[in-house]
Amino acid sequence: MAEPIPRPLPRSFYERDVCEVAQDLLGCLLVHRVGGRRVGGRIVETEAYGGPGDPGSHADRAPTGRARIMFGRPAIAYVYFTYGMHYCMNAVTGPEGVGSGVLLRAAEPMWGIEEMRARGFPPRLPDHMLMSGPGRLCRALGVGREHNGVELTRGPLTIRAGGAAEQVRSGPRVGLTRDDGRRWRYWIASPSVSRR
DNA sequence: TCTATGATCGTA
DNA sequence: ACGATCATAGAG
Repeated sequence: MAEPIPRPLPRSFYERDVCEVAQDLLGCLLVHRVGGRRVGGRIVETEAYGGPGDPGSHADRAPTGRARIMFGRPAIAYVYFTYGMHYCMNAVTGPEGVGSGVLLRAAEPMWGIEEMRARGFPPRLPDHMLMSGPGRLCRALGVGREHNGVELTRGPLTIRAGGAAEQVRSGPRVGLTRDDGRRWRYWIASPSVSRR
C-alpha cells in the first residue's frame, strides 16, 4: 500500500488574488497519476501572471484564443505550447472573467523519478533538475496539450496541500528578474531547492 | 562558468 | 515574426 498523500486543494484556494495564490502554492504537492504510477513533487517556484496591467501575461489581451481559459473557472489547468517544443502549466486563479493564473516554474521531484527519466532527459541531469523550469516540469510529469482545461481539484492531475509552512524552510523569496533584457517579471521561490 | 545559437510551431 | 524554454557547443 502506498502511503496516503494530502487532499487536493479546494477550488476556494484558487478564488483569490493571483499573487496570494502563487505564494501559497509554494510547498504544495503537484501530483500526476499516469499508468497507475504516481509522479510528482513539491512546488518550489511559481510566477503570478495576469490581473489588470500585466503586459507579460497571455491574458493581457481579449479573452480569446489560447488564453481564453485564463478568464474562466479557477482551479483549472492552463497548458500552452511554446518555442515549438515545450509545454508550460498554469493554475487558473481569481474570479471568473479576470484572466489570471500561476505558472508552475519548478518543483522538487518526490515520486516517479524513474518514470520521469523515461521521458528522455539528458542522462547526466541530476534528479533535482528534472522538474526545474516550466518546460522540464511538464515533461517530467507527462503534461501536454491534452491537459489544457483539466480540473486540478480532482482526477489524475492535482495540486495538494503540502504543509508549506513546514516544508519551505526559510519562507518565500520574491524576486524581480529580466527576461532576455526586455521584460520584467516577478517570481516567487522557495530557497530550499537550488535550480542550478 | 559564461555566452551564443539552434530546434520548432502555435499564435498574433 | 516571435515567444511565460531547453540543450549543446565553444570560449575564457
